[in-house]
Amino acid sequence: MYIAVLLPLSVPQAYTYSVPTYLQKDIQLGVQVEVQLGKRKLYTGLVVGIVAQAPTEFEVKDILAVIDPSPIVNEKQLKFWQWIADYYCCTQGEVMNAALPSGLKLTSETKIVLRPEFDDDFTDLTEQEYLIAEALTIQNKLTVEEVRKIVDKKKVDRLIDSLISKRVIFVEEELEQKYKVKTVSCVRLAAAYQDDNAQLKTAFEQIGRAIKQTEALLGYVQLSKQRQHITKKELLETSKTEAAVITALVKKGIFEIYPLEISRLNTYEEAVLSSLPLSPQQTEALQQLAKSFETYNTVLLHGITGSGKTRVYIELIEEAVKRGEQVLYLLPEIALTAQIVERLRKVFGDDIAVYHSKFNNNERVEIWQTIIGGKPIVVGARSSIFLPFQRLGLIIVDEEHDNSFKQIDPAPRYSARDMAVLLGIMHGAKVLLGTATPSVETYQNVKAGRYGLVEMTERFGGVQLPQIVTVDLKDELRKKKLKGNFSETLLQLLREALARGEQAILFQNRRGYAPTLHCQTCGWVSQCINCDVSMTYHKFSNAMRCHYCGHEKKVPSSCPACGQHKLLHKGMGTEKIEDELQILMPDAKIARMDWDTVRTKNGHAELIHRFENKEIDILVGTQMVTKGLDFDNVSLVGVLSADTLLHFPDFRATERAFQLLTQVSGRAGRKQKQGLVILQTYETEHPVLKEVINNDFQGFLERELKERYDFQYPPFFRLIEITVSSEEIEKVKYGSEFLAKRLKEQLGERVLGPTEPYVARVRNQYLRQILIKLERQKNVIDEAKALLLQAELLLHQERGMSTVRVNINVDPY
DNA sequence: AGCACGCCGACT
DNA sequence: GTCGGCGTGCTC
Repeated sequence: MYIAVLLPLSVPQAYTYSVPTYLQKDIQLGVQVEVQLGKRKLYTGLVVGIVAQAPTEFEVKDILAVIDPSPIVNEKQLKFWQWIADYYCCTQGEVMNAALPSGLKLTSETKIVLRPEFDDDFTDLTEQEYLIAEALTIQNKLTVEEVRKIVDKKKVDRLIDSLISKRVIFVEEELEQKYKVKTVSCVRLAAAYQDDNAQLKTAFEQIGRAIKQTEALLGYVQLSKQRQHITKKELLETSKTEAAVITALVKKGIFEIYPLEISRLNTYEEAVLSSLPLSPQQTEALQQLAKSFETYNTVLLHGITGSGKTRVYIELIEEAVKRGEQVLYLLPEIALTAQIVERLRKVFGDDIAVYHSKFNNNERVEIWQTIIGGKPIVVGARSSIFLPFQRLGLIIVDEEHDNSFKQIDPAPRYSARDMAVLLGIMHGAKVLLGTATPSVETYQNVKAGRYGLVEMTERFGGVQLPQIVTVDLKDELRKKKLKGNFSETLLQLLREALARGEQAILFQNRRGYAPTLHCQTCGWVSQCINCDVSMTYHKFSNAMRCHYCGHEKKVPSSCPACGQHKLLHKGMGTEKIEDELQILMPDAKIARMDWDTVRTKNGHAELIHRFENKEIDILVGTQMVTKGLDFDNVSLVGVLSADTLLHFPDFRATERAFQLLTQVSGRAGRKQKQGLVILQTYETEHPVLKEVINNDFQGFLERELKERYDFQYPPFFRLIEITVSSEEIEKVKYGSEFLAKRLKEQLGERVLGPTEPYVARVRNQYLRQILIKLERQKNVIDEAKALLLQAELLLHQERGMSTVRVNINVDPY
């Protein structure tokens, strides 16, 4: 029997292994097996096919073991992975890597061990060999990494080989069990006392006058009436004794301690609430959705901010669960949307599993298993599309427009929103894309008749949309009314809002204090040593930090170039806004929400709680404040500079600006009262600002679509972006030109570049980009992809080019 | 992705 | 001559 085994590597295909007879009964698609690859390395891979006959071109190895005879991946998933690999030009192994929680992808680690018969005779060892042998007498196993550290060398294979041949050490290869079952210590009566009360009585007699022990036993008897398993902790609490007492009882042979396997997943203990009644608009939307789903597999729910889309989702989820279907609810960056998860938990309690990158390996493995077990609802970030669903009936993609659904690095560079649509088709599940600001490509799919459309145009409870006003910074500057980055208008309104006991949100799309530090005398600018960008000044940590590679250095006190002390901060980030505002409004309670303040596990949730409890008056933040926040008491939203959003060097800049500004505006005035939004700008006449102010989505869309059409951009054309990178600039130049030339031979004008990207060097790698614009025809696209992969192959065969990296990004949204 | 092999320059 | 670094190609 021969099987195709998929390994979590970026090799182009699955490998063929043979199955010894005694393991054959356990083999089926999706089963995890242990195999050897190369000389010694062990991996766990997945059975993805049964091979009809023995291959002849290469030797075949036996699989070593079947990890678990029940599959951890189903056939639909394997098809899904294959499709993603083809579409995004990556290997199935790379998809597998993204799909499986790392606790399910095991690789072995080589360990070196001292031979037991080695008799401490160090005489014919070299100095380095001696160091290793000595280390092994102290620690009995060493990893290769540890060996490297001890001798401080990059390559230690020859050293290890030599030690093996001198019969000092041998190597050991073992699969590391990454996933560990969590257990708690439980207490029960030893076998001799378990059966009846008479036995229990002898137990008490045996204890005699030891009061503490009697109490412990009594506590046990009491607890055992309530539950099957009694943890040591519970027993200590109820009987108010110490661990030593229990240990004594174990020694007497009355108690025994045993481990009980438990789940790491939190159970929801609060009462499950029934949901609020539906508004007429929500009822109407549900009816329309049901109707639309009769015709379309995918439907866009375009509901303005505050229209109550979540309540509609809840209704749909309930219906699907009642039908016995599984539901996937996708959210962008789930860690930032704790509010929604909390709300869903209140309705569905433990029927929900939450899945995202903040969970550790063990937790993710357990969630994976609960989905196989049929858990009805999953709320998760983009990687949850890979969970082992059996009978998916509904997929909701909330905040459909959000670009964090697209994974950029590493491969697979997939869009979870687009793949959710595909997943829906594969399962025969309905897909709902919900948002207040639909992406241009999704709306075009509606217009082209591929998706259905349902709209919600009123806010829940009759609340009005906020009034949006621009403040002309040019004008304020001329009249000298500008205080730092604050216009007098905005300051005045902030004061008034706070005086009324209301809260405000300020949006500035840049973190840190100032994006550059430069010398007034010689023009020197703080540059990152690894990247072609200026380093951002962070006042809070008093350091310069590169936002591309994370490199940090101290803030120079004088100019490193000319020695003068006239260093100036240029530009503004959230820290500076917070700082300036605190000076302008000393009594206000101000907090900041950006990556630097929500880094810790619960940082975000804590900040939200403080804001909810009105411990904060003004929240200053980056894009984060535009996402899923829902506060009743916010009456004012301020955008410090709308201009930076509008002038991004990207064809999606205006779309993103429209979405961000509309979303952040939506945070204002959600109950009783109309909110107010202030947009500070130097360009009051910019069409996008007008469209945001007038809530004119259709106007924005028409203008944007025309531009996209004229300049051959999505959704009318498909893009493939190729990034060539290397530490050596000559190789990058040669490589990118080689690829572009080959592509142009076949695709002509559709190939643009190579060009230097906006940041031309990141993490010491020089970058060049090639862009391919393709008509939306399957054969054209497939041909281009095949050509591209061919060209990449040819490039890597060229002398010196094998180390040049080529990243392919299909649909680089 | 890891690992071995072999080429090549540097140093004994 | 030998050691160590690095590019190249293979892994069922």
